[in-house]
Amino acid sequence: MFSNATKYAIRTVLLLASKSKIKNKNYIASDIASELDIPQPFLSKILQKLVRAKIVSSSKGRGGGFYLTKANLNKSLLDIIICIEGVNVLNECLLGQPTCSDEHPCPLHHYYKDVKKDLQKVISDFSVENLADEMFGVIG
Amino acid sequence: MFSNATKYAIRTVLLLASKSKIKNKNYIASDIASELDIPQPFLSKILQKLVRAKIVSSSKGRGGGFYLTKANLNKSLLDIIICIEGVNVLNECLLGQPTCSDEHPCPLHHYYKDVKKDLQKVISDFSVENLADEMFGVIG
DNA sequence: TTTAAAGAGGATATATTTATCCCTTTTGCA
DNA sequence: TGCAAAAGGGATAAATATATCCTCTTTAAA
Repeated sequence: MFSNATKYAIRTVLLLASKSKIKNKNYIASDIASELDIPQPFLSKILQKLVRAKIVSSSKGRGGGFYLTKANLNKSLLDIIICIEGVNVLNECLLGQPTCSDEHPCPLHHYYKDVKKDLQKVISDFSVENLADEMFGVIG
Repeated sequence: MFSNATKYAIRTVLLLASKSKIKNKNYIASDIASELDIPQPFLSKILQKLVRAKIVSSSKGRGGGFYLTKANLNKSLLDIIICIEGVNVLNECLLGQPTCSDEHPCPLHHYYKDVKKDLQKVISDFSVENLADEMFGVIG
């Protein structure tokens, strides 16, 4: 479904979000990597992309690390997906046909249509903060 | 979602299925490739896998090609997916966490759960023949 | 003001996926 | 019986994704 990079990115942002709920703590890349079991140098590349896209914030130098601002917490999963994948992979045709629509459907279009709508809703309606809250039982 | 190989495989099998509804015609690899716009040598490799898995039938030599028997028509999309991907990618955790269940859910588990069930239903309940029929308006 | 911790980022290595090439085997047909 | 059409399959190439390495810059603290 997603590339490893995107999975790592989502898990990383949600980790930072949940931690920011506890206390204002910077997380250094190596700690995130070991906590989420992600190769550290690869994670660093992903974090660089997330920082450039203003999905994650960072501070350099001793005592630095990664954290989320209020603005960062309002980002959606869709923002993360597009940042890493370049496109919204969840919006593509299941069979990879360039033109797949109600008018020119692929064989699975009819079945996948509603499923896709549900997925779209989750990844674009919920903010990183919503999801982090939920992980801590604030909502659900 | 799926690899190119799997997308190609599904489209190929459904093409063969729909053609087998018209007349008993062998399709040669190069014709399938140009009709579906798939690199021919790559498609040949995929067809080899499908033949070995008894999802597609073939006859060698002049006048040969690929076709579906009655038994082939009863295969499901799940059979094709597992043949090419090795596993059912639609059954995996969205975030790639090895243990993702109702007891130990990933942050998206709750939302993805029902979606996954719908997808599972489509790919395992419907046979290649069902889908081909539908493409030709026999059912829907 | 020196030092060590931390991110930034370019260059490189490895693995996997995708795609191609070439030769062999099979088989219908002239 | 020989030729050409077709799949089978091993070896290789190219592209992409994944992962690592090394150096630079920034910055807090000793």
